[in-house]
Amino acid sequence: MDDWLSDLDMGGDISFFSEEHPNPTLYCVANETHVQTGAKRGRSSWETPTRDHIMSERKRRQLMAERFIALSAIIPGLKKIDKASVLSEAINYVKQLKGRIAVLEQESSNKKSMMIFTKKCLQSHPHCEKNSNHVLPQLQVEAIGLELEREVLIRILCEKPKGIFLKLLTLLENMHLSIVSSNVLPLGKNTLNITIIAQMGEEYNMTGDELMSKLTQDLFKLYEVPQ
Amino acid sequence: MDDWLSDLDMGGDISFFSEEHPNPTLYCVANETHVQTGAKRGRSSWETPTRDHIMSERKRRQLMAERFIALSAIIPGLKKIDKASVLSEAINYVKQLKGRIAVLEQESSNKKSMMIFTKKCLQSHPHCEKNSNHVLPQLQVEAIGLELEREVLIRILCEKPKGIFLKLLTLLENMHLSIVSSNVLPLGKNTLNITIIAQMGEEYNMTGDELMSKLTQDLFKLYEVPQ
DNA sequence: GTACACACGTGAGCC
DNA sequence: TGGCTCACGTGTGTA
Repeated sequence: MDDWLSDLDMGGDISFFSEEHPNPTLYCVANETHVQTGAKRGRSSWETPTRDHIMSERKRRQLMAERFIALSAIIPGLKKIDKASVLSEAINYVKQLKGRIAVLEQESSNKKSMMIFTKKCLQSHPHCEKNSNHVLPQLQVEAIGLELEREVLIRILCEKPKGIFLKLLTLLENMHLSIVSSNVLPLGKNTLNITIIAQMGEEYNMTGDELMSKLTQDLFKLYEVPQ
Repeated sequence: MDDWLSDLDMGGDISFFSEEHPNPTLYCVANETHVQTGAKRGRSSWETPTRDHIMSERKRRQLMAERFIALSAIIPGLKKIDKASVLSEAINYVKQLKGRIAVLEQESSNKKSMMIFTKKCLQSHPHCEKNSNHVLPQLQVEAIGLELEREVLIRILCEKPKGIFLKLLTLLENMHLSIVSSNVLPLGKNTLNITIIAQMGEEYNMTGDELMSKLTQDLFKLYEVPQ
């Protein structure tokens, strides 16, 4: 078959109306066609409109050929390189990529909905957890409260979301928890460890469940995870 | 411009050599071309080889046109529908899809490489084991490691012992963990929340179990609690 | 020899 | 009107 990929750069492709004709074969072919048509019409086909037409059509073909080459270049595992195959492979490849994206997005979505939070109430339960390897949750909230001092330790391990710290503080404010001290440490590239110690208002009593419920409810909204 | 998308199904496209000619215009055009060429050659171009050639070429064009339509069908937001644009948009779209996949795979990879070892060990007061539900443990150690970044988050909640922070840092040093950042927050009067992020030395590999084992072993000695 | 893929020039349709 | 795209038949090279 013709190697249309390399034909692009052949001199004959553009030398039809140039001064020299580096590719005699192609020149002759083109010239023959021209003469034939000219004879039929009884006038020279070298007139400007026809020449422009030929030139623009040639340009259009060249452009398409370039695009074909570019398209075939980004399709991996291309075996047959004829244009029809390139098109068909491109179609398959696009479908394949779409499918892969769908899978990945599904995975990502699953992961988000799989995120569980560690719900620790005001009193921690003293027993050893022997959990071995597992995936880091997107959001992990833990609250430990001291009833006597009415202080709460809140530890949050989460993916870096925009403005979570401010939202967290606002949230605590609304829960009548005043910040005693706080700390934010980055873990890796995408994770934040937030530690907050807050004082519960004297007039507002809250159980650990209530606190955790409110806290997690609003925080998980940031990740659009249904409760 | 010609609507090459709808040209596909036009009768003239395939009726050239059929018995009827449902599209007179196209038929005439084709016939004229044929006669012209035939005259030049001085013989009928209806001979079998030429006809087959024409037919196969026509088939090839039709196939390509179908592929073009199929390709343009799976490219969203296609504005210009000329072939060159379809090709160029297809190229862009493929690149775009590839980019999206790269992002998603990176995310997924991050998540997977974030396989962590979460170890939690709680040691409660020996004298409070019966109603331990309501009492803060004497020592709570938690380590969360990011395998990819070789970073470890260590969270310790403990009664204020003398010099635990220094001992902790020394211990980590001996485990070839270099401190990236740390924070100590007091909770109530008697409790400390220590947060440490440390980097694991490249040459020292440690499993989560090993880390927790060493960490807790030494820390619990501070409280003289038998392992 | 023959089957196929290509580039070409060309006429025509459409803004 | 001119500039654009398209399908067509054709000659040619290659497997």
